Amino acid sequence: MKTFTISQLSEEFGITPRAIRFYEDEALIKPSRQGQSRIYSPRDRARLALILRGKRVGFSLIEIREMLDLYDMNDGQATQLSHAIKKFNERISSLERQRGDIEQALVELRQGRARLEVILADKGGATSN
Amino acid sequence: MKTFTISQLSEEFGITPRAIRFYEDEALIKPSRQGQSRIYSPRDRARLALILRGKRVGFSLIEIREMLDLYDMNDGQATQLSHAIKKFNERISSLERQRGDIEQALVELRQGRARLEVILADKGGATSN
DNA sequence: GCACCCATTGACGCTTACGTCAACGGAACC
DNA sequence: GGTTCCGTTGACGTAAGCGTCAATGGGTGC
Repeated sequence: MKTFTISQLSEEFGITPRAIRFYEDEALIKPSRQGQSRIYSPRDRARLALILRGKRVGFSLIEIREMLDLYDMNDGQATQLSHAIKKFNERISSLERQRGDIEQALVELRQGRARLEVILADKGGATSN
Repeated sequence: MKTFTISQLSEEFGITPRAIRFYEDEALIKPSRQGQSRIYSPRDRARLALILRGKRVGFSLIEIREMLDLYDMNDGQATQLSHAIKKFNERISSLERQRGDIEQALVELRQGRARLEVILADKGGATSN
């Protein structure tokens, strides 16, 4: 099975090894070891990708860890499961709200841009150059 | 013209006065004074709303300040203007990418939820209770 | 057997975005 | 005129997310 070193992953994802180790300290990934060195499975790599996207959408590392734990839940008590489902629902509506914010921000940024373009065009004279 | 105190705005937006003063330290708002006390105009209030949404979509205060400065640009050299437009374009594409990330994250969260729901249903027995 | 490279484990440092006192200043109430 | 309330300015504290040494430990080439 294909594996990766820490520097391979750090290069692939454009982050530092320090960051990857930090995620491990925070219990977001648990690569196996070959002596001292960490070796990452494709699954670890996929988790890393999830972590980074989680960050890009604004989740904290703690929140990401909780979500990863939820993904890992393959069984458990019914109460645990429905609690996990509730968590998923919370994250989902949070993201939907955030998407709304982003769309609103996009509207305003485009307006701002348009306004400047008008000013610039006026400055450029009557020609639509 | 209607004005607001710092505690009115902090309550309305659900943030602390400390935060609002901090935004002023960072030059994001410049309310006028009445003696010592700050008084906020409707325009200041609108800026505050922009700041908070900027934060929710993940911009840093510095980035938000720059964008507010761009909004305030009502004239200037053509080179300045086109530079500002470039900045707007950068923010816009950054947000569009982020929206893509969010939609992808939503897909995965819904899948995760669906999986747990299946497990839960199995555990619940054959009835669709 | 030494140099070189990659990796590891502390440990401390740094930035962002405030929280949390502390000490003080009017304004108002009674 | 003392208390209460809202506001102000420092100043220090704090959590998150790493950056940046420093010291150490294998492998590999030659």
